[in-house]
Amino acid sequence: MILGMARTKNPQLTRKKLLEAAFEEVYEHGFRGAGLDAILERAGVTKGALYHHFPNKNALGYAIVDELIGGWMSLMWLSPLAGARNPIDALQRSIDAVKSRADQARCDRGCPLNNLAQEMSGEDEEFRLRIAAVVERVTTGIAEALRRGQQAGSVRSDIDAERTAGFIFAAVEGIAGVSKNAQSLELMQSNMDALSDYVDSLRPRRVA
Amino acid sequence: MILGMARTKNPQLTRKKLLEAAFEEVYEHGFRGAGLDAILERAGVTKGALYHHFPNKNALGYAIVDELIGGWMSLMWLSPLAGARNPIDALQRSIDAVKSRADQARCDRGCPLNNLAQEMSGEDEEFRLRIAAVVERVTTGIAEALRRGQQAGSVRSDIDAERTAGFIFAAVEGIAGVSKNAQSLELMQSNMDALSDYVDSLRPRRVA
Amino acid sequence: MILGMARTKNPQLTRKKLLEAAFEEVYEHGFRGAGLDAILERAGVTKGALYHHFPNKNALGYAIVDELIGGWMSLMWLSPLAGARNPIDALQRSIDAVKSRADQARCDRGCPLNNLAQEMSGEDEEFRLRIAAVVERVTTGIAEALRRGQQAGSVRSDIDAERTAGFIFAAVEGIAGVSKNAQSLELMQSNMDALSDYVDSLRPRRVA
Amino acid sequence: MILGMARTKNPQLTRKKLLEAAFEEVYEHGFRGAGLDAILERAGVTKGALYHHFPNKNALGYAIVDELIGGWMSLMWLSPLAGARNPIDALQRSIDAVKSRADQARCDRGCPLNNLAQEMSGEDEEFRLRIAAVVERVTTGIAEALRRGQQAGSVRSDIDAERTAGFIFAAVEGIAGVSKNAQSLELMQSNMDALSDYVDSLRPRRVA
DNA sequence: ACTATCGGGACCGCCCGTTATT
DNA sequence: AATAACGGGCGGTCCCGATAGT
Repeated sequence: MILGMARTKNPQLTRKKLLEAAFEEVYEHGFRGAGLDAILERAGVTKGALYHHFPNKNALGYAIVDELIGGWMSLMWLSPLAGARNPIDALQRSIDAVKSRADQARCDRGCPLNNLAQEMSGEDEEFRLRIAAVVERVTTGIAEALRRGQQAGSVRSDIDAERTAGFIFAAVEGIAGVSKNAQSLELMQSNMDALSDYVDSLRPRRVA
Repeated sequence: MILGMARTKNPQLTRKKLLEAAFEEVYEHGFRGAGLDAILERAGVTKGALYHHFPNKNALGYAIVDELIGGWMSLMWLSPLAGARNPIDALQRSIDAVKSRADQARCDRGCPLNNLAQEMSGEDEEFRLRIAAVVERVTTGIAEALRRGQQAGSVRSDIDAERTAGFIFAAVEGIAGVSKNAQSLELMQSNMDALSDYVDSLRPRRVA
Repeated sequence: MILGMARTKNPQLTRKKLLEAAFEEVYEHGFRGAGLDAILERAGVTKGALYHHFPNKNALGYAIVDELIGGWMSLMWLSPLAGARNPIDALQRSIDAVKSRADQARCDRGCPLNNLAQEMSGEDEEFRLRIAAVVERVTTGIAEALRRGQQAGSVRSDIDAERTAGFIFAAVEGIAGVSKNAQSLELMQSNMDALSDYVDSLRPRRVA
Repeated sequence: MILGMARTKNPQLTRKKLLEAAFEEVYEHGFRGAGLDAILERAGVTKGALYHHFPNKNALGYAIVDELIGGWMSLMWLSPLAGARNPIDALQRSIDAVKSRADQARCDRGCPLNNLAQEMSGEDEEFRLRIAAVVERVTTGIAEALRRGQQAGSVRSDIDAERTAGFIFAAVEGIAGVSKNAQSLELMQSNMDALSDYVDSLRPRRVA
């Protein structure tokens, strides 16, 4: 048998299954609503396995934020900005991606990061800090891109890059939240269009 | 006997105490994190009183949304718009009120409506609908005001009133969410300033 | 208005409604399964009314045994024996009455006395004694009738009247119990036929 | 390691302790009157163990019926009939065993099956069906034995085997019920004697 | 006599975590 | 590394009673 194939005992795979199962349960029912037994059943392992990889339930949640959600957020918002000449075009591509990839199910469950933030950041400092770190990374990345755009002349020079980046991120999370509550894909897209207009307004004014 | 006097039995007062105690606990720990015993101790009444006024814990939560939060949201966003000539000025007053009245404690706990929405709207349809009703009332109110402003010439005629109203509301909730997670009053105010700029951009362009 | 008519306040009527409502609930769900609120709703009164007429829930149960069930048992088994020449004929009429009057609903709920006896006599001495008093009255009545029959020559002289009376009563309750569990009207009637045969065997043997 | 040794963890033993403790509590206080905490204390285990072996309290009750009471009833009534030539002799042995083995405590608590039947069969269909299955098995066993006796000439041929078997069983349960209520060992024995007489009457008549 | 209101306890279900065992 | 078994606490519901008030 070829080395590295899935064997009956494969710690890394077990950990991965656990993490993904946990994410699904938490995404669906919230962190407190996610039962360990449900997670374990979904992952196809038992309690002992979990407690070998994670000290407790909270640690599972932290790992979700750090390893899964954090990565997705970077992929969604930072990667397009990385090698882009015009940050506004890149942001518009991200916005458009959110709009076009979203289906009803995803809309109804909202943004995983926002869900966790609202539910847990007031109750558990560790959660709050880790979520804040993800937010910080994304907003800082957007802000830096905007600043580079200002230097390159593709972004209005009269705006505050940090403030604007923070506002864009806040708007995205707010949109995800209200759309989730309304369970309306249309509302989400309408809101995203409004955000898109706002982002467009960051382009320098044409000279007459 | 004079109405409203504090007697040994005063059902209205008891109900009010229950509701407010429940709100505080829920605001602080989330709906699931709020224990009935903690609520009762805070309210200074016992299980029997609660069971008399509300059939179960969920009903308590519904009443919080309907009777407390719903009222506050109307007061915050709709009342200023009610008799206003210029809806944009009115919105700016609301935004400014949020900014200036917020203290660290309130910032750290976020928007009660948003908290409940993110935590419960995916788990309990009744919660979702009641929250959605509040959101609907506010956004509709803002949209109507914007439309009146368009007719009066105080709002740009090239914007979609509904979409814009929805976006403003989403942004407000998003701002509350990220500020809560960041526990940063400054971030909140910075974001509110950005929102204020956006709202200002809804005014008609001056003719050169 | 004519005296004695039902007025808004009529203690005796209230008590009666309470008692009958309680009986129905207890008959359907057992004594512990019968909720006071359900009884009150059925009776159309409130809790205070109950506690004016009865000191507590148990007292309500005692009254059910004494005033309702006790009376019915006498009516069912003692009245026919009262003026009867031949006690065996009278017993057969009672047996036949049970058979013919029973419908599926009554069969499924069993004998009210037996239900209460099995559920409560081990838990509450007062219940036990009151139920025992009813049983005693009925079995004594049957025994006396049998003895009179023996003197009159309509009942075999070689049987023990007390023992036989007790056995008949036990058999009746046992039949009610198994039929209730089986929810089978047919089983009940079949068993009653067997009992009828037994009772018939108490007649003196014909001389050849 | 030797099988069945008492180790620190012994699931089968734990389950057995749970079941027997539950039986005792239920036998003494009825199913509803039996508290889980009391059962756990008696069994010397905790909630976790119970929840591991049984999904809920009802399941515990079902297991009592299926595994404990059902077995005892078979042992009491069917085993003697199994290899018996004369079913009536076998039944008399069972009746005598009940009489002689019964002490005051057992008499006062009645028949576990009858107790559960009267308390629960109207409230929980699962209970009813499981109890009915036990009853069915016993009565069918008796009926078959009687029929075999009829073929062998040891039982009167003019009786209906099913009806008679059912009546005997009903009488036994009825006797247990009234004796429990009367808390009278004597009454029980007297009733059993009457039943014994009845069973004897099932023997074929001697030819003159 | 009767109502509305309130007090307060007990119970079952649920859940997270830990230990014995393989 | 992973399983099965078990420890033990907490929360919401339900319920019986008691009291203030009409």
